[in-house]
Amino acid sequence: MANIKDIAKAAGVSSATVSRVINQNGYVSEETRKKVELVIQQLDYVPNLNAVYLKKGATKTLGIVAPYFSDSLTVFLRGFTLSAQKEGYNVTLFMTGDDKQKELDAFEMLRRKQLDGLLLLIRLNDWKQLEPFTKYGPIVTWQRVESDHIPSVFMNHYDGYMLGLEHLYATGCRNIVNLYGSTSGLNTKSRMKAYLDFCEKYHLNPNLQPQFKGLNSSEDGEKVAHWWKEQSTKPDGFATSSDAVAAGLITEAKRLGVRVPDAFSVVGFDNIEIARLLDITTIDYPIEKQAQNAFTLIFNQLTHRENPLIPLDFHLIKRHTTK
Amino acid sequence: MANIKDIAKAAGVSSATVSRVINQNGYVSEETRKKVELVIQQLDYVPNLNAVYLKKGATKTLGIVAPYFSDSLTVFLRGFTLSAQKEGYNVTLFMTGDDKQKELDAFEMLRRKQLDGLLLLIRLNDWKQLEPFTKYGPIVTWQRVESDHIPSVFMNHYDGYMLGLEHLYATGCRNIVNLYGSTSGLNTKSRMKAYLDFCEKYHLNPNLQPQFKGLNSSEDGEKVAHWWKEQSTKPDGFATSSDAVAAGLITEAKRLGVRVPDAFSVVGFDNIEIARLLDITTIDYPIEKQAQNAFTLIFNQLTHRENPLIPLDFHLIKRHTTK
DNA sequence: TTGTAGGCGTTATCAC
DNA sequence: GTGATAACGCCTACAA
Repeated sequence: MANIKDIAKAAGVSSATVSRVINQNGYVSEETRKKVELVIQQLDYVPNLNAVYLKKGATKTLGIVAPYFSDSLTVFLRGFTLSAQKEGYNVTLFMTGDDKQKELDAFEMLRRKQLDGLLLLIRLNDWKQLEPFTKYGPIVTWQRVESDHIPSVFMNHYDGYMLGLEHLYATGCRNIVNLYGSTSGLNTKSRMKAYLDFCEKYHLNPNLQPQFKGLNSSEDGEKVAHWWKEQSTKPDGFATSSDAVAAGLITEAKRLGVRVPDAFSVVGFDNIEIARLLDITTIDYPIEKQAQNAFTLIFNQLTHRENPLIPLDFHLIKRHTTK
Repeated sequence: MANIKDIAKAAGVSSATVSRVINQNGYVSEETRKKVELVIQQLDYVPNLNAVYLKKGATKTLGIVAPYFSDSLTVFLRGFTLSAQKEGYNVTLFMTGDDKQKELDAFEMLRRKQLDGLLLLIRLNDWKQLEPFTKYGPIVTWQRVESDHIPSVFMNHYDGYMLGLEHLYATGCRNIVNLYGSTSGLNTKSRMKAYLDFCEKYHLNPNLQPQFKGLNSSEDGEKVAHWWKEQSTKPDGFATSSDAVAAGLITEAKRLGVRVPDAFSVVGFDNIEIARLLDITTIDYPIEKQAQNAFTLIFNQLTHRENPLIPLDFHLIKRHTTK
């Protein structure tokens, strides 16, 4: 593989001149430029990026870290990658499984100058472990974080969830069951708070029904359909934390001969493809915009700009799983 | 940021010794090792990977290239990334949209030593454009390729599609419509060949129904439901090229009050989550295993091994959209 | 067991 | 306009 010196030699100039030609800065006479470009063509030369990166101290590469990739994470991933590529950044994926060490490895890459910035979608380690890495480059999170040092594109799920609860109430539900997701983040806490406030507002008893937590997949939703069938005093509405759970609940109910929304109403969350397909009433959650904002936050830090963020709002998508 | 010389100075040794400690090769006395490790701790030192890569001429990073990320591509992405990470490789994502130049950019990264190998999921450029890059590192494709130089984890869709057709026939369908996907690759050609052979075998007229090509999304499937409703002599079976299309067809049919499989049968393809959720009879397509094989092919080339590949087979998953 | 020094391939600061 | 040359930070013969 030819290097810059080979080009210089073959063109009868110094490597400094070749570098100027490549990077199009500094003065080069038209004549020598032509000559150098010709040689570059002939020798099929291309600069070694590792050398460039070493010299420049940056790689134009961002990392994106998550334990797995669900539907909504994929949407985020897509939006972020597209934004990044638009500005000339590549994106490296770190799938951490449930391995905390893998997450730390990704952060190490930032420290080791392999990554210019990092997007953390779902966190595994404590913030105390991760926070020290902020000094090596911009880090942005999706989930909310108790620290002021780390910017986040987090949206308070309290508002979105409340939208769903209000809709259930408005359509006649008085005996609502919540299907919460993972309890490790703050979203479930926000949702529980929303539910309590909701109950207080309408003088409902919040302890009428058991708590369901940690539901994530459509399989989880399917189990709930069976649970519902066994109850003597049946709930008339389900508020969920994801469209996948809602989808599982609805499809399994159908298999059991239970009609939605006649028997009960369901509100999903996220507004992903499956919700549209199954006509699930859900809460639209502008993940794509969050992803763009996430990139903007990193980009601004990296380039000392102040590009504006896109404003974010939840809103209800009324479909056919509520009355 | 401390570098190796700072460590050397602080520990009162040479940078060569520090390097030996870091890489655990060469002889270092227990005493100096301890001393050096202590200093590394104290100065919070970690080697700059760009320098390491420059020196070593490899980055332990693989690229994965695709225009977009659909459900099945995401499955592939996941499998590949997990396999790669298991062997210490990172994976960089190149989302090319429909921009041929972006695809070439990714291949350039291979040439520029930023990538040790490349997985190409869906191709945009002609092979003639891409083939020259094989000399810069291992390249593996998902789609079949007319060239012998490029290994592929391609599976001949003829077999899988035939499985679906045979099943439709066995369950009584005699008037089958094919919902083919993109015509740019070879898969659709294989499927069309399968259909012709199928018709010949059972003495069916292959031109009884119009051709549907280029269907990919659930929206496309939905449109077919409307088409079906308008026909006077209605087909009794649909063979599709993706679960998404099948899902759209089925859900829209339901909205139109058409019962599946009473009115017609549907066979999906891929066996992704949505097929399970909607009880779609489909063809299982071991994408995850293909992804693992893809990594193995690259890994073998990179390390001159001969790790075995996982054998791949299609099989029919009978659910409730066929009789 | 340790140190010296050259080289990996660029970029950028000086001179000229 | 162009050319030396010193970094960037690390690894690794080869010496000692």
